[in-house]
Amino acid sequence: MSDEETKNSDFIREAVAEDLKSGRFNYVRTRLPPEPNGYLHIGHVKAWMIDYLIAKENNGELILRFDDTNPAKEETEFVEAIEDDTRWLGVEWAKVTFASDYFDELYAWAQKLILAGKAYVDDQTPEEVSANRGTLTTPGKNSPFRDRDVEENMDLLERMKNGEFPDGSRILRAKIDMAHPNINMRDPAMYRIVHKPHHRTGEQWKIYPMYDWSHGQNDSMEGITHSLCSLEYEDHRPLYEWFLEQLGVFKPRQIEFARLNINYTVMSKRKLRRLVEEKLVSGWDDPRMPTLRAMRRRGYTPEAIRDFIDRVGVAKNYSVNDVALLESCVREDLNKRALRRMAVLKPLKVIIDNYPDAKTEEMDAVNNPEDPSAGTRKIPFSKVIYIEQDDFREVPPPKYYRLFPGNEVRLRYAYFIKCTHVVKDDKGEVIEVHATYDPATRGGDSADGRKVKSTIHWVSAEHAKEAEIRMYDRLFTKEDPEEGDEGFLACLNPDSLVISTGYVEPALSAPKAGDRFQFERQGYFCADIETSPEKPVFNLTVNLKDAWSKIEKKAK
RNA sequence: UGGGGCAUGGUGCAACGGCAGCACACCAGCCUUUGGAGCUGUGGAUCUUGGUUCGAAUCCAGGUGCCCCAGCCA
Repeated sequence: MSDEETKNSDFIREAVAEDLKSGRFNYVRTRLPPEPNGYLHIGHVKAWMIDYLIAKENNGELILRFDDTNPAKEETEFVEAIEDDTRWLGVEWAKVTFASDYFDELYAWAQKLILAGKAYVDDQTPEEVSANRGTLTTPGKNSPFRDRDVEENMDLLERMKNGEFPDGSRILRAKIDMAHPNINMRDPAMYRIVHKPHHRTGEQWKIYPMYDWSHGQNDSMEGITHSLCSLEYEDHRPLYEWFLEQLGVFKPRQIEFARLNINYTVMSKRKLRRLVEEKLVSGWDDPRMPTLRAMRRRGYTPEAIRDFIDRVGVAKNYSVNDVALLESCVREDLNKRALRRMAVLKPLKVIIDNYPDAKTEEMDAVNNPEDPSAGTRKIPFSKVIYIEQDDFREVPPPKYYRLFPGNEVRLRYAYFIKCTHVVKDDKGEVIEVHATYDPATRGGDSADGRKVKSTIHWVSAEHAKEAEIRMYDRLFTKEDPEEGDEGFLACLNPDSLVISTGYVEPALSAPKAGDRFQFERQGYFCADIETSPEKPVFNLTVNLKDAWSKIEKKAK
């Protein structure tokens, strides 16, 4: 683990340290509790890193325990994907377990509670249970079945388990207090009847435990010391502790923290699923999604994501983080490691009139100015090149010092060129820029010490390769897509994906999927999984900071 | 009108009775063969009212605001 990730403390780390000091625990074991019903997203990573690093910092271990208590929603395919994403992040676990591994033991614990008079089978309908729960401000009413004797409860539970009753006809409930001010304590359900095959236990069980009945007990069985979860479980903690106390078993400590939110995106599984199902994105790995699979495909590195999580901190405050911080983390990481390449995304043809027609030169270019060990490469140069449309203006606005008629600029690693005139089409659009070059500036340095104010990138038309460029932007136009009553789909960004065809230098002609580059002056790009030798496909990971666009915006 | 939790620059996180700091963002400048990177600098915050104290972001009391809870979801 890197030092940067451990130097900061927070209230959870302090609590863990106290527990060790006081002797409440003499080791640390945490757990990741994903429900295998969806893909991991960046929100999960916060929990993942907290649990992983706290265990690691204390020479403890992390258990990856799938919370598979609801056969109606869970599938094996997600187990695989979650393990894969977790591994990609660099989070290591001591072992993988499943809540379903403990179904037998948990059942025995339930019987123990019945025997102790602390649980009962309730025959009320779901509607009755709900109606008798009371409201936030009024107490609930005891179920008419609440005082059944132990033998009957034992018998009924057994028969529930054996599948003798239909779904919804009965539940096992903890016997606590129907008037409790904390609604979670009003005789919460422990088991419900579900006649559905389970991805691991098959047809064996007809009853499945609720989260509250399963989670804490599993924590205890596994010897978890710190059960770290999000704020919404805060008012479940009394119940978590109640079960453990009644059972008289090992008692882990639950600590809650605020979950991760990021602006301009949504994080709930339900909403992400809708984006996928309504085909608003291409899938769970659409590079615009906040899922790990998508971010991977887009070119994010695990290091950048972990750095982001580290900088976001851990607290109990409800907070929304700025996506700009995430982007900053990726840039910082990629700046150090991405090879520089030249690619023209919106091509404009430039003809260098005084350059020999058939000549080709090989120019030396450095691969990464931040890393000399990355070496250099050769780039072919010839009479006809493409430059970026944005790098030419027939009429330059103030402070614009790229190419315009009469102006001289440097072609990176090549020559100074000066624009002489343009050729337009019928509609008056500039389709060709003509220029002359200065042979004395080969490599990009002038012999006479004259300066140019701008350096632009280019590719040789004859040597360039066509590539598909997928430019991504935030998925939503509003900082908080859920705000307002129109729903999050109302503020989808219509320009979140813009596909174009550009030209790339030869060194970019056959990338492997996942290869990351900086396209100079533009951004970081990653070869997509759909890339092919015939047509390379690149995803924009994140753009470079763009000082010119700010100047331009201010001028308006 | 119940219970639980949270309030510090634009955003996020620190400061644990003793000069309110860091990162991102923002702004200005330097530098630059990427208008990138890097470097330097500026501005800007303790929800409110009282109390305790030599001294309060921190402790106490009241108020206000926001979030979560009435699934046989997790």
